[in-house]
Amino acid sequence: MASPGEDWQDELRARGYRITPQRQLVLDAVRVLEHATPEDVYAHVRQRSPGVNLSTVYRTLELLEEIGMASHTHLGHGAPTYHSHDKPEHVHLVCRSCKTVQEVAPDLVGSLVDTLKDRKGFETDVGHLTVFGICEECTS
Amino acid sequence: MASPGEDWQDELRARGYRITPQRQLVLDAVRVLEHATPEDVYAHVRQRSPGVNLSTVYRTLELLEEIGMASHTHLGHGAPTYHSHDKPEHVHLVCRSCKTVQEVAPDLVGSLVDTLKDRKGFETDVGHLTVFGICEECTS
DNA sequence: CTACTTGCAAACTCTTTGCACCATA
DNA sequence: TATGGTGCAAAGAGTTTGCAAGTAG
Repeated sequence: MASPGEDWQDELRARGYRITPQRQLVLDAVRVLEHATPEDVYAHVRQRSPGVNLSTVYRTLELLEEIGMASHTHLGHGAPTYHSHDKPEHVHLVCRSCKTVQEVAPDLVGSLVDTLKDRKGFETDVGHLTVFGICEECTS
Repeated sequence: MASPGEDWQDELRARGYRITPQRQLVLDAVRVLEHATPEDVYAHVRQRSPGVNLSTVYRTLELLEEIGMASHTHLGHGAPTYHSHDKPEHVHLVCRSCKTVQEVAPDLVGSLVDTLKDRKGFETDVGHLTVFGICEECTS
C-alpha cells in the first residue's frame, strides 16, 4: 500500500520507465505538500530546481497516477489536487464556507459503501470520495 | 422547493433582474437536459435561437444558481453539469468504467450524513454529493 | 548508442471580462 | 428613458502536444 523508501524506483524501472531528477522532485513534492495542485507542485519543485518545466510536472503527475503512487481529486472548481499513496486512503470533507479541507478515516463512510453496494450494486471508490458541506467551525 | 410553472419570473423580478428570452431558453434547457454542461445547454439553446452567445449561457447559469433554481456538480474531469431544482435533491453515482451517471435518493446516504454530523460536526451538502466507483453493470 | 525524457512554444479547452449596443420595465 | 442584459472579441486559467535536444540505462 504505502511506498517504503525508494521502492518506487524499482517500480518505475520494472515498467521500463527511467529515474530522472525531475521525477524524484515531483514525487517529493507530492509527498510533502498535501492536496497539492499541479501549480503547487511546480512551485515547490522549482525552489530546488528552477529549470524544471510545468509540462514535466503534468507528465510526471500523470505517470505517478498510472503506476498507482498518487491520485488526484477535484476539490471544488479549480485545479485538481494530488496526494501520494504513502498515506492511508481517506475521504475529503470540503467546507464551502471557509474552504478548508479535512481528511477523515474511510471507516466513517463504511455504512454508505455498504448501502450502495447492497441496494445499487455500486462499488464505491472511497479514496476519491469528496463530501461538500459546512464544517463545525462555520456552523457555530 | 420545486419551481411551480412560471413563478421563477416573479422571483427574478423581485430581485431586480429582468426576464429575457435568453434566460427563458437557458432555464428550459437546464430543465429538459439533465446533467447538462454549459456546452450542452448552449447547443440546446441555439437550436431554437441561433443568435445566443455562449457567455450569456454562462452568465445565466451563474444567475440560476444564485437565485437557487439550479446547481452544478463536478462529475469527473471535464466541465461541470447543471440541473434544475424542479426535481428533488439527489446524489450522483458516477461509474469510472462506463461513465454513466445515475441518480439515487438522498436517504441512501442518510447514515453518512448522520455519522459526519455526529462525529465531525460536519453538515453535508447532499445535493452536491458525487460518488465515484464502478456500477453494477461493470462489475459483473 | 538508443530509446525515453525534457524544455520550449504553440495549441487547446473551458470560462471570464470589458465594452458598445440593445431591450426590458 | 434608465438600467440591466447581450453579443462580440479578447484575455485568462488550466492542460496538452509536437518536436528537437538532452540523458539514463
